[in-house]
Amino acid sequence: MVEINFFKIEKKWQDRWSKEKTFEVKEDSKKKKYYTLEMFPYPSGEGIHMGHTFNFTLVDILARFKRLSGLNVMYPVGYDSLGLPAENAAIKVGTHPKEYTDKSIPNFMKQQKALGLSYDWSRVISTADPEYYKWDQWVFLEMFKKSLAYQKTRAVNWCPSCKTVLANEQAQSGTCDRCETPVKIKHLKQWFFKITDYADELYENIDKLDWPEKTKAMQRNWIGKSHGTQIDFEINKKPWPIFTTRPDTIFGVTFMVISAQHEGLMSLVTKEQKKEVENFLNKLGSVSEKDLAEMDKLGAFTGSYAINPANKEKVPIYVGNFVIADYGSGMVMAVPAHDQRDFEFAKKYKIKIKPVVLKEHNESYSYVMGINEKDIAKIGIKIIEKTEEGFFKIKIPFGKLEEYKSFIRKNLQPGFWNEFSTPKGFYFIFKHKNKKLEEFELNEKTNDLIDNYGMTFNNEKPKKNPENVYSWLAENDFYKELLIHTDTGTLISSGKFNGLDNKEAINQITKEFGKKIVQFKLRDWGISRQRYWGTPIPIIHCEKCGTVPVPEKDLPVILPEKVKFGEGNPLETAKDWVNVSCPKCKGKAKRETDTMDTFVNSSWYFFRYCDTQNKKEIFDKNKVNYWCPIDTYIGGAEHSCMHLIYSRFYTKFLNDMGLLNFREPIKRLFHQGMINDEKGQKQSKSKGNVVEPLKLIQEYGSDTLRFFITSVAAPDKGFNWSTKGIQGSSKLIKRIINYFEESKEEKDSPEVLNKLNKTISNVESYYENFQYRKATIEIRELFDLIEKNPASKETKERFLQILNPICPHITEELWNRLGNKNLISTSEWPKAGKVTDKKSESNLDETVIRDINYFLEKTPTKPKKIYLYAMHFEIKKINKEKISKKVGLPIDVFAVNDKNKYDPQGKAGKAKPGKPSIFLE
RNA sequence: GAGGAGAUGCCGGAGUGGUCAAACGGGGCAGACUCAAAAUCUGCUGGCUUAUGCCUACGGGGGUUCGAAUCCUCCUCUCCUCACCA
Repeated sequence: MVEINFFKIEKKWQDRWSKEKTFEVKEDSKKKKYYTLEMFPYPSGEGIHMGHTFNFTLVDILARFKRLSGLNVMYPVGYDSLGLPAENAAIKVGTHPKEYTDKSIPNFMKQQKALGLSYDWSRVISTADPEYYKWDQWVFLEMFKKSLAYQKTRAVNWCPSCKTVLANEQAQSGTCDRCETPVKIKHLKQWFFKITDYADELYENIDKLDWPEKTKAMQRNWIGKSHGTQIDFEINKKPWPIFTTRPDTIFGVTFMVISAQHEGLMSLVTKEQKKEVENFLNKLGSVSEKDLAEMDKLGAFTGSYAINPANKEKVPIYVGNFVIADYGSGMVMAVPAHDQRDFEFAKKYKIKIKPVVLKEHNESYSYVMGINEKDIAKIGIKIIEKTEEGFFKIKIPFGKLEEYKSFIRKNLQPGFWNEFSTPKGFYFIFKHKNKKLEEFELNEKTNDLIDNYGMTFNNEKPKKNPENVYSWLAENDFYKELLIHTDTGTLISSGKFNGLDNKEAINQITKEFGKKIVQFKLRDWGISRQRYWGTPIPIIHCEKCGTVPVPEKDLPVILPEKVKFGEGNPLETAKDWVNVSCPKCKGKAKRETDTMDTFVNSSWYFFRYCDTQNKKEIFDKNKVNYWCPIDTYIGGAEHSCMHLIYSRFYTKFLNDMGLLNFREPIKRLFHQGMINDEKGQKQSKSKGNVVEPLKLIQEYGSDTLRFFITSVAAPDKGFNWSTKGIQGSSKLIKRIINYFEESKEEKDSPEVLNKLNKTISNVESYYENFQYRKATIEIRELFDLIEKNPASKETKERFLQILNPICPHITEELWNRLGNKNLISTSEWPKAGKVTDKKSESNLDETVIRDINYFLEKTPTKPKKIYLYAMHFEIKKINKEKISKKVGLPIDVFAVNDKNKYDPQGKAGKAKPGKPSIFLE
């Protein structure tokens, strides 16, 4: 076998593609376009890792396949170079982020080229380029004009020692990740984009996207549209709107909870309660936000009350840590009987619990004393158990309610009562000492029950409230399940709504006390970062004129290079840059020193790819409308929410500006899987488990790496890296090259032709649908066949074309060696010919005759008759007479699913397609 | 708590009603070549056994069907994402 110099071959073709601008494209109205790209990478100094390799290769295969299929394919590349990682990395190494980025990008490019990616290199963009972020600033100003960019105060993580605002990921443990000082919460004025204006469209359009269900579900969850009711509660004589999805439980409200972060909180706190509330708030400050979900419900009484509009009851208002300030109105009506959180809170602070929904149930349980077991068995009621106190626990099916009632009337001992649930409430039967009976539904006569019969609950006579009876009932496990729950059911203790199904009650109570509204979880997008390495926000703060936008002609506002790192916001140290004159009044003014979130940069970069050199406008409308929307976009699932929602938001905004003729940027989305180490752990430098693609390319060649990575990992599932198998791929690639060196040109064997055609059509759909792994398998099978059977030059060429998307270099080389002057990369994908199915042509009769003869040899006594059982779809193919003649015995043929067949030994079940079963009698 | 994806042989993973003891790869075993090794090639890789056979087997139970890895149903487990959203 010849030694192969992969490096030389790869370099040769990479140079040729570059020289001939093979992958550079222009708009062409006559050609169908295809726009595909991966989420552009953040260019780290460490170069590309396996995850990148996997991601890039997946997209490259698609791009190359689409190109072969005759489409005008744009596959661009760029760098998401602004951002915190670059800033941190630079500070760590002691260089400037710009310098760091300027070094990292060429390194990335070099490695990407080594992989043989078919990028249109004329369209490279970098978000750190002022010519790029100029348009970030421009869009910001456009939003500012339309009040979609605005300022408001928001809490941030603040490290008192570094005097720096920390990103959430820098403050995860509740301490600063650099100096471990506990993080404080600080309120700062910050910039926001009003994405909530688009919340409904963002939500509703999800259905129309050809995206993974999972991603769509995540976006739905993130945007969180929920339908509910708004009801005004009166607080200090003023209405306070409350959002709820369970207005049916309004009679069960026993307290209110306002968010600890709510702006209006202190106005509700009375003098007497101030200390307690402040204590509570101080406790909260030290807890990091991350454990919110596991945290105990905590709170304090504010001293104020709210009036429940349904029953005019006065309920206490608490402040609580589990209520979100900017969802709804920041206060909730708490119904401890029918909400888990409210229940926990009520238990902790000993607030009363009032059940108002009786869960649906099919039977009741009761406890009775002093009855005769046989008597009760006569009416078909079972005794489940006997309690220590001498009660019988019995089960009463609702069908037997009436019989049970009359039984109790007869058998109840004077001075005792019996209670049980009915489908719509509870029923009580009480027998006076004088044997007089009293019976009633609990809802109606509870007070009578208490007053007239002297019933006591835990030796304590309750106040005249139905819910106290319910509380007492709820001490019984069975009744508790009916009363304390979050399920559907029938209303009780709810005035005129009693007996209503709770779904119906939602409608009626909404109509009576409130109105239907829609709430979103989605918040406005806070874009301010108190960081250096980001897009400067083009705003000037003037002492006189206030907030003044930078005039468009002054864009871009370029990030100053001379700044000090280490304390506070570096931009504030660039005094020359900060101090400017006001564009309006020319008076003293200062620049905004916040920079933009990097998600701003990545929200529209795919549009800029269409027109990277444009100095006059963000992009040429016509160019973008030709290429976009993106046909297939590939990237990590971690961007399911933020990046992809922000991009959708930008698209809608730019469409509203009249710059686009579509409202969704991405037609098809695909998430590649993760490449982890052998143990399934994430690869990271600190763990020392990083596999460097470049080394593998040097050792095996990039085609081998590309083939290996696609054959070993399903694109969407990823793979726990092991280099073991790469030898297998290497072998195959070498075998292929070797074969092309040595094989002769012959006439195709039928098997080869058949397999070729099958492979062409299968692989076509595999490439289309990201089933690359299957493609490598089928390619392998085809090659195995070609290697061992005569094949023509044309077949060999087709084989190379099929393989080309995965292994572009060697296929280019072998294509050339076969005498082709053109590039395989721009050749035309082969058309699949006819495929013949060998199996369907095999002769059933022959098989049957052979099988029968075999049996006849084995059987000592000669049978009288033969029964054949064949698949129902094969019956017609069997020639009964022919077989009968050959074997010399009469034959009956049955379909295997024939109900009337003669089959005493159940042989029919043994039949298989192509192989009828036989019974000899 | 909400949502999503899964469970197949030693391993990774195809397979979605019959041609399935289950593709393809990895690993393992045996053999060929070689003084030997690597590379390469060939065969085997559930059990009984060598039969056109039987048994066991696609997470577990139950069902539909002449026939189930595949369809239905219940259960168990695993992974991922979001999460006090009223």
